Parts: sequence; structure tokens; C-alpha cells
Amino acid sequence: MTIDPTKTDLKKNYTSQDVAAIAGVSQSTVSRVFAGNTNVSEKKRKKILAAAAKLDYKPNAHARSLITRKTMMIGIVMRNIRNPFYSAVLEIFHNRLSARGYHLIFINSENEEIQESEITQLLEYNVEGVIITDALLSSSASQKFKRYGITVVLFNRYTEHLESSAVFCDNYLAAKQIAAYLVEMGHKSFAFVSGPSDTSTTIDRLKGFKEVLDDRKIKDLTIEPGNYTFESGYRAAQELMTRNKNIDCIFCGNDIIALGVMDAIRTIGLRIPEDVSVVGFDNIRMSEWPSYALTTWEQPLEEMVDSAVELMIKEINEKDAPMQVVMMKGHLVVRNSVRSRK
Amino acid sequence: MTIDPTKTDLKKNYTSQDVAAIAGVSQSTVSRVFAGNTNVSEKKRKKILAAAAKLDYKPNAHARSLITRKTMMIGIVMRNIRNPFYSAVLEIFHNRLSARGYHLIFINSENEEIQESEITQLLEYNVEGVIITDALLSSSASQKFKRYGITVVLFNRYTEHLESSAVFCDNYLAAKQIAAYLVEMGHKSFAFVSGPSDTSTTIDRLKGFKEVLDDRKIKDLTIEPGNYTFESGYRAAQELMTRNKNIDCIFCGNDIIALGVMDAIRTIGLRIPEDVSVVGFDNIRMSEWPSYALTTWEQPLEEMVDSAVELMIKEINEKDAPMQVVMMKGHLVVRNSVRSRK
DNA sequence: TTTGAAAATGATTACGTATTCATGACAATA
DNA sequence: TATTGTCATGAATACGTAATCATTTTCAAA
Repeated sequence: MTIDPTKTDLKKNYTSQDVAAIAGVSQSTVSRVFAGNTNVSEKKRKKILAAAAKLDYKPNAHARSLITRKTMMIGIVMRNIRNPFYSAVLEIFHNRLSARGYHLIFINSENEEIQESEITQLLEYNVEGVIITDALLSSSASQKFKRYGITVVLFNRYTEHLESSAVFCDNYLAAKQIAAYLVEMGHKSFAFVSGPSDTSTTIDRLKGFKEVLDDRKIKDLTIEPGNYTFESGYRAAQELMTRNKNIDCIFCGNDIIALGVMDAIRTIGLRIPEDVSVVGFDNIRMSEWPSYALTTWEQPLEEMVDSAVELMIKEINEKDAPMQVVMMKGHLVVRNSVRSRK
Repeated sequence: MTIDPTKTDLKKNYTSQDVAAIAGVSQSTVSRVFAGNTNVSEKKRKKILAAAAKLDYKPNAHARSLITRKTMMIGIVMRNIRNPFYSAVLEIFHNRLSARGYHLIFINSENEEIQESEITQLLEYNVEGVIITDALLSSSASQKFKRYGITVVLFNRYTEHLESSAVFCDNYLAAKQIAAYLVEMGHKSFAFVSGPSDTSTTIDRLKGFKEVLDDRKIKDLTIEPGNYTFESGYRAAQELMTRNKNIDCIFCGNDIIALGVMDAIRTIGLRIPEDVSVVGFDNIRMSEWPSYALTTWEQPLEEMVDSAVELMIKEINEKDAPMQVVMMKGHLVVRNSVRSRK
């Protein structure tokens, strides 16, 4: 077999040693140019950069992190990346963190066991911090990370004992305002299609919603379990509407459920909002599509991410920084899925 | 300030040396237990595992990768993670690769410059391979990676000179079949809402579509540019339908465009499929939602990812493995957005 | 010209692991 | 018994960098 000179052959990975040799300086000086960039004469710097370019030299991040103890890597743990809300979350986190030089190790899984083992591996990579958006994992995982002194920020949820910093929307208050709004609009028979019952978001949203109805002595509330997917919303609405034909409004645990609910209602032959009002939660992009025009609660996503990033970076840099819990408000976005029944 | 014993203090990161000291063995033996797992007596293994558990020891992946020259990290470069098609792509890639022990470094950006600089950083992390699903970056980025001997697999696109392995759907053939189908159904006036005109997917889909119409001497084809978003589909359809009221079918560059097209058409007051037929491409989950019931082309996503993963791992392990281009078929999924006009 | 502080540089070491090499223990074989 | 061969083990080394420390150079002020 002959060597084909036209084929770009696989180059050795050159090191700062190699560069130093060519530039006629010590490895130390090469390192200074690529890392601190301090105290190097212009003359040598040029020589070094020329030599580096010649060899296509690039520093080795692993060797570097070994000694600096900074990996510039952050883990992000998700469930349901297919939910558009989380796609957006991922995108924004990536924007913000990459702008600050961090890299994202992405973890997503339906399967809890796989996730646990992956988290262990994440530890071995010495990520500097972890963002957790997964309800089912928050508690055990965050403890595991804390044991190794790794910063954890929970996003869109919190744990009961507040062991980690967390950023989320005030779901309780939001649900109260939504309930009040629906009552004002003259609705009489309420339904709530929930997410998984063990998540803080579901608990708080239900609590707020229920509280307002209780205050007003309204008993007519049906709760239907869902799991934050279109299909679960679709099934829930089918179930609800066949069982109780009086329901005139449905509050949904999130937007994607709401879309499923709307499609189910329409399939049955009822109209939105003429026959039934629907309210969602999240304000994902699809909720403003003309086919749905969903009235929903907007979470201040960008601000929430910004806040989470600030918290994270602060805690990374000052290991004894206090844990913080940030709760944001958001607001109702009125479109065309709710109608006054007075 | 006194030390609070209830507070779990930040532990030092223990090393294999520390474990060795406690277990009364050499560092080498500890390493053998956690890496190769070979040739260690049961007695010492137990001692070592006990010591490791006591210290919460975990190996350091960076130190390890420095010497093994395996990082077990793979980069995935995307644009538009908000497009549900790519959310799904990301999810499936993560499933498959994490099952094989790889970790995913996620890169997504609207901004090309940021992406370029991130790619440079990716190199410094010595990812073993990179999956590129970004049309605008494929060529320059893949060359950059190849220069360092890093495996590149393009997904859902290919470069003209076929410098990298690639997996994609036979867009040309698919578009031909879609065109033939629409012609068979008796349509007379055609429109195509494209993606960005410099992407291989757009080019091939348009080519196939046009070719069939040309063959049948059909001249009535309007091409409207889009960019693979809902909004661009919406605008395109508004434009199309006001300019040319005869159009009786629209082939869309992807599903998300098609959904926008459908909503625009309905907003105008026309019905689908009674007045206008619409066909999409990708078969994302939303296309089967009752509100849309979109007839579309299904890309065999799981198989495509499987294939890409196989290619990647093969090329990683055998550096001189031949480059490969895999083209898959897919099939038409008929729902309720196309109607016979005979 | 001398002095002295600041800047530039290189030798050396540490980061935490896997691997290589040499040695010793021990069982199996002739 | 002598001889192989296998297994278990530890000492030493390499991976590629940043940081520390000591030394040399530079250059302006006296």
C-alpha cells in the first residue's frame, strides 16, 4: 500500500512541547501564551504563534483541567426534550452558558436507571455544575452531586427541603390568578388536567387553583391525571367530556396537555371557546398558532434561565456562596380559548 | 465562625492514591480494579472497593482520558433545536450513544460565529467524533475536524464533495413520489414552499418534485422560499394564496412549514383538503394531531440514527475505516390533508 | 556607570490516572 | 525435583498542561 499524498493524513496531536521546540522557547512560555497570556515578549509570542499555526497546535483541555481544576463543563439533565418547553429551555441555557465559555453535557432519558448511571459518569467528568430540570431525579441526584461539592441548580422545580438552589415560577400564585380569571368570566364547572402528581409544579398549580375555588365555595371541580404530554391531554379530555357534559372550562397543567385537550374537544364536536374554555401553562410557541390561540400563563423563560445561570456561576466561583431560591412571576397571556359565560 | 457538623462539608476529591493507602495496596492495583478489572485477587478487590466506598472515591475521567486517549465524548452540532424534528433527533442520538457509554456535548446556535468558536473549543476537548446536523456549517466544520483526525458524520445532509460520512433520506426520490402522488390525485396547480436554498435537503426535494412535473408537462409550479419554520410557512402560504388563487396543492419543505401553511390557509377561510391539499416532510409527532392530520413523508428516524451511530463508532475504532454515505428511503404517510380532485 | 525594580524566561513539579516492566508466588507439568 | 507458565503485585513512567520558583534580562533612574 502506497501513501497517497493527496489524502490529508492524520496528524499527530502536537503538544506545547513540540511548539516550544520549533519556536526555540520553553514549554512554560508556550503555556503562558495560550493560557494566561501574561508576561511574554512580543517577539517570542509571535514566534510561538507561528510555530503553533504551523503544527495546527491546540491545547488539550483535559490536561489543562487536571491542573487548573476547572473543566468549564456543565451538565444539564432533562426529561422529555420533546416537550417544546424544554427544547426552548435547552436552547436558552446553551446560549447563555456558551457565551460564558461553558460547555453543556446533555442528558435526557425516559428511563430512570440509565439516568442514574449517567449521572455517576457525569461526576467522573468533574462537571462544575449541574442543571436539573427533571422532577423525578431532583432529590436523589442533587444530594449525590452535593456530596462531591458540585453546584446544583434546579430549574422549574424545587425539592421539599430546599437542599439546592432553585429557580422556578410561582406556580401557586399563577394558578390562583388563572382560577380567579376563569371565575370572573362566569365559569361554573371546572376541570384540571394535571401533570404527574409527585412534581412540585403539579402540586402547586393544583393547590392554587383549588384554593380559589374553595374560597368562592365552588365544589364543581374534576381532576384528571395527565403526564405533560399531548396524548395524555387528549385522553383526559375525552374522559372528562364524556363523563361530565357540564364542564365549561379546563385548566391544563401545561400547554402541550392543553393542545391535546383542545383537539379532543373538537373531535367530539364541541367548540373552543364557545362550548368549553381551555387554559394552558408555559406559553410555548405553538400556543399562539392560529389553530389553537391558547390562553395561557407565560413563564418568563429567559429571565428564569438568566437567573439560574447567575446563581450557578456564583456558586461555582464562591464555593461557600449561600444557596438561593428564586421565584418568578410570569403573567397571563389572553388569546382566544376562553370566553365569558355571563 | 464555628464548624457546623450537621452540614455536609465539601470533601476533598480523593484519588486512587488515597484509596490505595487505606486498602494497603499500590495505586496500580486500585487502577486495575476500576479500569481493566483484570488480574486482581478477590481479597484485595474487596478491600479496595471498601476503601473506595468509604472515601466516596470516583475515578477522574480527564486524567484517564489523558492516558487512554479515549474521552468517550461526542459532539453534536445543531441548529434549530426548537424544530421538533431535531428535538427527536437529539433524543434518539442521546439514547443510542449513552447506551454505549458516550457522552454528548451539545452545541446549538443561530449565530454562525459563535458556533465556529465553539467548534474550536470542541476540538480542545478531544471529542472522539462529531455529529453535524447543521447545513450551514457542514463543509467548513467537517474539514476542520478531519484535519485533527476526528470522525465526522453528517446527519440529514451531505457535502458536495463527500468528504465525510453521511446519513440521510433519499430526498430526491421522496419528492418524486410525492409529486407523482399529487399528480395522480388530480391536482393541477402546484406550489413548493422550500427551506433555505443552499441546503442539500431543499435542493434535492425541489429537484425531484420538479422533475416529475416536467415529465408530465406540468408548468404550473410556484416556488416560495421559506426557512423551515412555522412562521415562514405561514407567510409563504399567505403570499401564495393571495397571488394565485388557483393553487390546489402545496408541497412543503418540512412539516413545521406545512403546519404554518395550513394555519394560514384556514385563516384565509379556505379548507384543507377540500380547497387545497398540503403535504409535509419528516412526519414529526405534531403532524398526526387531529387539528392537522398532515399527509407527509416519514423519514426512518430511528434507523437513520442507528446507522449514523454505527458509522461513527466504526470510524472511531478503526481510523482507516472507509468513509460511507448511507441513503435511506422512508415512505409516504397518508392522513387527511390531501384530497382527490378528479 | 551603577543600581534596582520589573519583566521575561526556563527548570521543575503536580494534576490523577493507565500502562509497562520486573519480580515474586504459586500451581501444573514433565 | 526441576521446569515451565500463569497470575498477582508494585515501582516507575507517561499523558499534556499550568503553576511555582529561581534566575536572567531589560531598562529607566540616579
